[in-house]
Amino acid sequence: MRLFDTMSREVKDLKPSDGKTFRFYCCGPTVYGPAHIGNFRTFVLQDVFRRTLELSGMPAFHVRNLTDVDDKTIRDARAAGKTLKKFTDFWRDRFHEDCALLNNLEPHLEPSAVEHIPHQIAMIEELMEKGHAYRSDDGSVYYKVSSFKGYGRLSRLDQRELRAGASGAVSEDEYEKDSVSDFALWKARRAEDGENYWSSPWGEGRPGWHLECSAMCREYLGDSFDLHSGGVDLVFPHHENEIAQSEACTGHTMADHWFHLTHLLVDGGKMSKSAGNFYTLTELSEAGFSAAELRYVLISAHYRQPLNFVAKDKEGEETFPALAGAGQALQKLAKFSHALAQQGQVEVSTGFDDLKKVAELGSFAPAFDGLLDDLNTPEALGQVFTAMKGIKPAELSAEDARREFLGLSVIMAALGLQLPVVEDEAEVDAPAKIVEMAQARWQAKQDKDWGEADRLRDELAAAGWEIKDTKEGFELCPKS
RNA sequence: GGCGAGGUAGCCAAGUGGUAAGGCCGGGCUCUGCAAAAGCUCUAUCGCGGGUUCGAUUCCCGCCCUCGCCUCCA
Repeated sequence: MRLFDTMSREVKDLKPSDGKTFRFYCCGPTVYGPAHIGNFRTFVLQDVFRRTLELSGMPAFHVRNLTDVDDKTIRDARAAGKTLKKFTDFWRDRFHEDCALLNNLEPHLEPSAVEHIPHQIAMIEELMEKGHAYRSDDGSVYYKVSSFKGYGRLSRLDQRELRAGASGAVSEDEYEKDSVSDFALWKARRAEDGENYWSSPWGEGRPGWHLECSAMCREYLGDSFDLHSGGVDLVFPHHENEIAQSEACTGHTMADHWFHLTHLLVDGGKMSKSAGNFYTLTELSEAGFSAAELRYVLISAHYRQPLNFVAKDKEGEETFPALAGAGQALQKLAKFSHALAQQGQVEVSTGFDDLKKVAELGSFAPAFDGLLDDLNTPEALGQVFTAMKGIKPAELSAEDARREFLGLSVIMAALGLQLPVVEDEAEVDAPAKIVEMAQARWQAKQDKDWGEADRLRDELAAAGWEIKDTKEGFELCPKS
């Protein structure tokens, strides 16, 4: 598999450094509220990445952290009158639920920052010993950026001119630092932290944000691992700082590959609560859309391309045309897959691990190739539909149908798309009363009593059932 | 201001130095009492202006516009 690397700015081949398992780390969520669809663009594409890797035959080890201690978690937990743990556990569970709905595989390991404070303290001590960190008067510890010669390689800092405070978020502990670019490894306890502090050789306080990832990466992936990932916004300063911390400690290259995901735009702009375009999975669900539909939309653009999520239609109504369209596309895929399964007499659906063994992708090989080439999900989707145009399920031999079914199944598994269930006509279990009405309508139709037939059809529609006539009879479907 | 990513049909979005995948929407056709479903099918010269080239949407230059980052936002 090939993937763009932020550090070298090249598409590079991915190879596990230990020759066996591809080990990678993804910066996870800060659990202080519901994750929004922009967050999920990142997590979904990281998931597609992992799925593709594994389906291509490369075992993977996926670590994704939880940030459960920082300014926001502490602030909001206190505002909610809850302990930090209770507060972050709640939002962690909620995050897990959303991930499950979106069909994300669980990471192999999900370490939390709070559970690794000793590791972080040990790392700070090591950095101080090596002259990369210093304690300020208030008991905080800062990383001395000027002590690390490689600082800024990832974000090309040498080519940039930083505007101090351009983000409007200059911290108040500015004056404690030797240099504006130095960042906190340990933050001395303050009144607004409440009970959320830990003791350390430098006094009570809590770890800085960047440190948790360095400490957990080292603990679970070692001094050097294969790939590190996150949203583009993390390139600077988060990942830059992680590199400084980790490499100053270990003397090794932290990660061989940096995988960053471009942000989602909503109706052409950044998502924000004030703009009213801040959507969560729950909100979309309440509007009648499924997580699978959202997932389809999220993978419909290349991960290095901005993706514009259309929520409002031309009239400015919040109708989510993109999701509605995704629903149609998924239906199309589902029906096609179902037709192949029937033609191939495939009994049970195939699980992810079984699909890893599928070697022959048939007509769907080009789609998988798209994924292998820099995770080109839109190309893959395009190739899927193109392949579908060339296949008439009913004309295939059972063997061919089975092969194409497995090929399509592998692509769907790589994309993580769960197709809606296609009902067999015979299996629809409508209430007796509904069936009766439908039969009455069919009789009226046979009698060419169009008025009565249409009346009954309207009645059925009002009851939530749709009639589809075929040559021999009719089908009843629950109205979607 | 610095750095970065982009501008491809009504919308979303691939791709390519030789006249542009796919999805949604919309139109047409088949089927049909009508409709739905299904099947078939139609719909772009790639922001603007130069340049290089036999030929550019694809390379180069300039311009316009959008978006992102610039110290704890995926």
